[in-house]
Amino acid sequence: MPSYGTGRKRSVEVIRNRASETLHARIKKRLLDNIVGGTWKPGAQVPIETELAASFGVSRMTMNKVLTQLSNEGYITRHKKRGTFVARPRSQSAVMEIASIREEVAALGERHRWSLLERAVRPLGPEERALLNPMVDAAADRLVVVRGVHFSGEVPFCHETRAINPRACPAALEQDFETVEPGQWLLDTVPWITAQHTIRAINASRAEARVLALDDGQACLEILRQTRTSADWVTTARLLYSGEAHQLVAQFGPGGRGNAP
Amino acid sequence: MPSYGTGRKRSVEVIRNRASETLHARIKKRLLDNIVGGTWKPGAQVPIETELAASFGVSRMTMNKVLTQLSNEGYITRHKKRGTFVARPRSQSAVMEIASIREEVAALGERHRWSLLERAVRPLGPEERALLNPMVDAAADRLVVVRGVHFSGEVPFCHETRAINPRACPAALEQDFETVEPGQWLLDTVPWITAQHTIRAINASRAEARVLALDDGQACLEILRQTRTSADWVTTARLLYSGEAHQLVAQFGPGGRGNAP
DNA sequence: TAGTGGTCTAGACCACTCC
DNA sequence: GAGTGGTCTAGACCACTAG
Repeated sequence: MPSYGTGRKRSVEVIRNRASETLHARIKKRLLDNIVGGTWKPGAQVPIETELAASFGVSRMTMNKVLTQLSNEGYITRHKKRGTFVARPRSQSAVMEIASIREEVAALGERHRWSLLERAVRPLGPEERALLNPMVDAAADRLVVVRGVHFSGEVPFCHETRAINPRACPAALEQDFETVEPGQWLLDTVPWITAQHTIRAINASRAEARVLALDDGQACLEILRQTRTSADWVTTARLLYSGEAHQLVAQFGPGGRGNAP
Repeated sequence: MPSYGTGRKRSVEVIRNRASETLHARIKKRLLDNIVGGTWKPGAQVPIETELAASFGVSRMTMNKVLTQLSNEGYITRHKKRGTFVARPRSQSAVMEIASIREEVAALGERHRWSLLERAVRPLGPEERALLNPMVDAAADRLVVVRGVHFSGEVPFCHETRAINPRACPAALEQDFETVEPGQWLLDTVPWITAQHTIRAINASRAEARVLALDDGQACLEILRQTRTSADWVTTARLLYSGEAHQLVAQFGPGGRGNAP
């Protein structure tokens, strides 16, 4: 049990036990539980540095290290004099600009429209399972399945096929997705998700070409987005972007983290 | 001019002047100059923490903060007892697995082969300029232009078109690229580059389809990789991956930096 | 065993911004 | 004006590993 300097005696929180993990790592996990678990809602104020330090029985420098890390990773925002707040999750990432389809279309000056094709609670069919290739346990027979098309102005440009895990997001069972786009709705409803993207180029099938008003065999960008919280998978979506009109931009530095110098 | 605690008097380095930027930010820049500028070669040992701290006239904690940041960003690696070393640049990123084509093919158990189609020192033609859409100043009339095909076993799978800036990399003028793949060679020769990727799906033109042994109009993944050091652009490459065989994987967390929780 | 990085503390000053 | 985060210091102990 490490105890540095003139370590405090008063046991304020049981955080100094079980060694083999650094103090700030353990404290960070505790705070992350509050943030990701939803105990601290997005926008809520976090106790001030000195208070947190006291409550965990650590020095302010140590607490500052934890909070600085959380801030760098985007979980909280900090302002002098005002305090520390739980961040509002942003739509994916500045590194990979594909983000919310709504924002993407708005940036082009066009009006975005979502058109629902199907909304059901059922297991996946065999083709859908092949498309989504999800971490979905094969036994999952109650999924919220959503299909629809995104329009930019009057032009269809993205066909979406999505499965939502009702265990991770029960609210999806009561949402009809008639007018709300499932991607944005999920971002607002289930914060703190992590997404993995797989990107391919494929030729549009006849059915897909019809939906997107393309010629048969036109090249499309297929993005498979698998989304999870730290605990469970939330949703798997296949976004098929029409033709050469859409592109992805990603920037990377030397490290392996995606940070530019 | 900030001077905290019992600040030292002995002027060891002129680093404590010009305020309005934090101490460790200025020190970090100095070290980065050495690393990126090539004064400290990849693999070389960096002075130990206490030495650096003394030479800049700062406390060890402050120096540690700088070194920890550089380590997190991938510029250096640190080992207890052994010391701190300038990192060897890795092939792009663990976030975005496309990396060196050589490694990619090797991972599939196939033999990689590079076949040169053209190597010249000349300005870009109009089509090439359209393809590469580079930050290349239009006036650049002495570029190293390389075209070739990557094979996996006996199957061609990637057509590469590349321009290299001889100002940023004079060694390219003396390299014939007959047997060495330009991407890997550049990584080994010009360390500490940053790359921006743009990804699209396009239909292969007739000429491209012939090179890649595809049918006309087959969907291909086009990756435009623009690479630069902090000072200048180094190379622009267009990699055309054949068909549905290749895909990209990228993972993102909430923050906007590309870090998973 | 000793060198090196990793972590922690208590105390201090500074700068920003809301009141 | 005063609360809050941002930064810096000097000193200390610990853990890992090369020799």
